[in-house]
Amino acid sequence: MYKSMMHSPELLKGTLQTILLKVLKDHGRMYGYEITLRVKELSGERILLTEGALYPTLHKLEAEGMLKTEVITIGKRVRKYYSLTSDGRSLVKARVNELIAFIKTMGNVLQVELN
Amino acid sequence: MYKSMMHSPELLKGTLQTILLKVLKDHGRMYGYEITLRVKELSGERILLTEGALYPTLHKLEAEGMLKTEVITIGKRVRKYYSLTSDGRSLVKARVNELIAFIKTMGNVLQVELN
DNA sequence: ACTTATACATAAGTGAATTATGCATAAGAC
DNA sequence: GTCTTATGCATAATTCACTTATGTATAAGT
Repeated sequence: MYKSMMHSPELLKGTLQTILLKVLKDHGRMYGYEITLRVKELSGERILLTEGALYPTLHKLEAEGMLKTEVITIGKRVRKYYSLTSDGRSLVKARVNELIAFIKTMGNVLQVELN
Repeated sequence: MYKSMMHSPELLKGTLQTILLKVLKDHGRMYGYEITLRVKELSGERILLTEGALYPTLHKLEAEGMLKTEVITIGKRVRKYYSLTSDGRSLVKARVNELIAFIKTMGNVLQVELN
């Protein structure tokens, strides 16, 4: 999932779908490579998505009806744009809330302040 | 790792060592079953550790010199108490800081407030 | 010309977890 | 007094999201 990172790869497990969905919600229609660049930027170079995790996850979300695609040809190059479906928009909210709840629970268990 | 939980099991991946180490730091000498109860309480029943994840992880941390053990017999029952070594105390700090950094990065990527 | 960036895709392997199983004593319910 | 639940440890088999590796191809920079 992560080529290299400041963060332990284990910690990031389970967050990929949430990241993809939320970034697509915030930035609208995007293609895979563009998503990796955006996440890299937003994370301060700390999260570098690998294609091996990215593309299968996008395909899976599409197969589940959470994302829809549109293929664009630029010269001879192909780009596959992804955007949220209405089911996808519901899923983003659920996933983000779930992650926030998880983080709060971790704060309680570890007795740390998170701000 | 988790028998059942409010939180998606995927999210919890990679947090088990951090949880065990921090709970041992905060509460001192504890045995396995006691740790599951404490974590259950601290998490508001949201994190229910399974033995299948708990014991192998404790054994691994002990093998790495992060924990030391003491076996106590109560009647005919055996308890194995774990406590941090000095290496273990260093590790807790590193792990907790790592998790806090990770959470902050997630906050940036997902554009959410965490408090 | 050579290297890096852009852009997609999939197969093989890893490793931390889940699930299942096993053993055994103590306490509580009824 | 037996049956269920709680206490307490341990390990083997399996799962699955990821990493790593590989493949293909065009465009841009040096």
